[in-house]
Amino acid sequence: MRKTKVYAEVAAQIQRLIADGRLKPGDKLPPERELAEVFGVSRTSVRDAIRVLETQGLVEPRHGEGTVVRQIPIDAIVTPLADALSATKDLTADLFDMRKMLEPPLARAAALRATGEDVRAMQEILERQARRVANGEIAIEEDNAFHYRIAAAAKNRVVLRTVDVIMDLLRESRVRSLQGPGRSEKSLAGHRRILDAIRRRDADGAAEAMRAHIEEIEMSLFPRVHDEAIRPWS
Amino acid sequence: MRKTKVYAEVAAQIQRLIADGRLKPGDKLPPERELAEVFGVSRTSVRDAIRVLETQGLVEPRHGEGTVVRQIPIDAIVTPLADALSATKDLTADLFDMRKMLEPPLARAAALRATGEDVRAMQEILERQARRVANGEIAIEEDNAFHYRIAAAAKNRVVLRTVDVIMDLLRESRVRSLQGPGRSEKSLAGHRRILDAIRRRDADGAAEAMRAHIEEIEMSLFPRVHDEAIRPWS
DNA sequence: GTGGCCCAGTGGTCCGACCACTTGAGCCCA
DNA sequence: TGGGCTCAAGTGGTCGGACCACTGGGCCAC
Repeated sequence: MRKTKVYAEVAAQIQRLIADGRLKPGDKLPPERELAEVFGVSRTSVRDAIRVLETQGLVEPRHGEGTVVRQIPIDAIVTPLADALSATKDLTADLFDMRKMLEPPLARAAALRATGEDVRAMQEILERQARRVANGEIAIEEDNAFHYRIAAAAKNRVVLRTVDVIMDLLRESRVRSLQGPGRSEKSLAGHRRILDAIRRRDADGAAEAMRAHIEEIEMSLFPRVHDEAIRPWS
Repeated sequence: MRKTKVYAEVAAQIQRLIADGRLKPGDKLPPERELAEVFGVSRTSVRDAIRVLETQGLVEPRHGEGTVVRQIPIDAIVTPLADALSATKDLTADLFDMRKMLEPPLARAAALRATGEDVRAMQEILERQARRVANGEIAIEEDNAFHYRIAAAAKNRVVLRTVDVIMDLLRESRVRSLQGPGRSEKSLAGHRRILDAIRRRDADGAAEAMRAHIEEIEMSLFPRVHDEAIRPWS
């Protein structure tokens, strides 16, 4: 039975103060030296605790000012997630499947919730993609931006961030899926079908177009998948 | 333009060693005192760097042994995500929607992939749930265990962990959904329909039973939702 | 051959010192 | 009186040393 480390306990207590709403975004923590007194530990342990909270994205130490409670912790947490998962090379299939679970319903939600500005932005992304594809480029940034914009149009913050992380983690496979004759053109065509459905507010059509688009990617990446018929998201 | 902190640079370099495969899961980092020499910094800065990496889940310091590169980073990373999300109080609806995106396809996958042992385990959970419901309890643990077992039967590690986090974050609302006359009985009935479909290997039936089950929960939590007709996951 | 003790090496914690940065107050000059 | 500059106080960042708690291996005694 392992004893809880001092710094872990201090970090947990500060985290509770944040979770309880007693420390709000923008609030300044007491100085390290004062926290050391309050908790009855050394400044080293307080620093360790702050490093934990900083890495979690809950606080931001500012040199000369103090340590501030962070405004929006989701972004800062998901970055370490991406870093850690990129150190693990064998999760591509799992991540791809998760993408298949999330993106069709996201397209459906986007069809229902997208603003005019969302639709215009998507259109501009596809025009940019078309120009670059015509120049023989794979236009991965536009591919990324289009999927991200759909997720944003669905107006679900947690899923948006999750999809963002997954897309980044799958970057290598996504680049691969766009390489080869006609693949970028197919991607652009798939994107256009999705945008058309969203523009028409056709939720089912958008979900189906997204599902087909992702399946097309899958066939280029994992050519034997359809033979096996064990992919239940289809 | 802010200078990079020493500990951040040290953490980044160690992280690169892990991402490059030069440090593998199970490998031991050099001792803190040696790392301090190698990097030409103080041991304090090395400790700070290790705290960052530890919080990211990339390494695990073991007192008396050394600091080991972690085997499977998913768990350690998803935990900080849960912590950060629990510090943010207004994401219940988003998380619930994400649950609705993930769980029907998970039930579908479970219908195709569940082993005999999975099915037996689900059956035992439901029997336990039935006994407790008959005693007037809400049986939240069995509710949790059943959903978890379905996610596990789908054989996708990333999604399993993600669902685990989401269910924990939604614990309060899930307790609420089981409180009140007949709600635990309805939950049990819903679970039985899902298990029946899984047992028959009926993927569509399992997904539909799960969707209906979650919708029932939704109606008990957010009674006006169906009036609004803006929930696109249905 | 087994168990216990000791030692070396590790991380964990404490302490003090000093450095780099930020902010606010006070003073001086126009 | 207002603006600019300087200095001091307070903050986080880094360093170094000391000591404590834990782990594992080796050696010795029974």
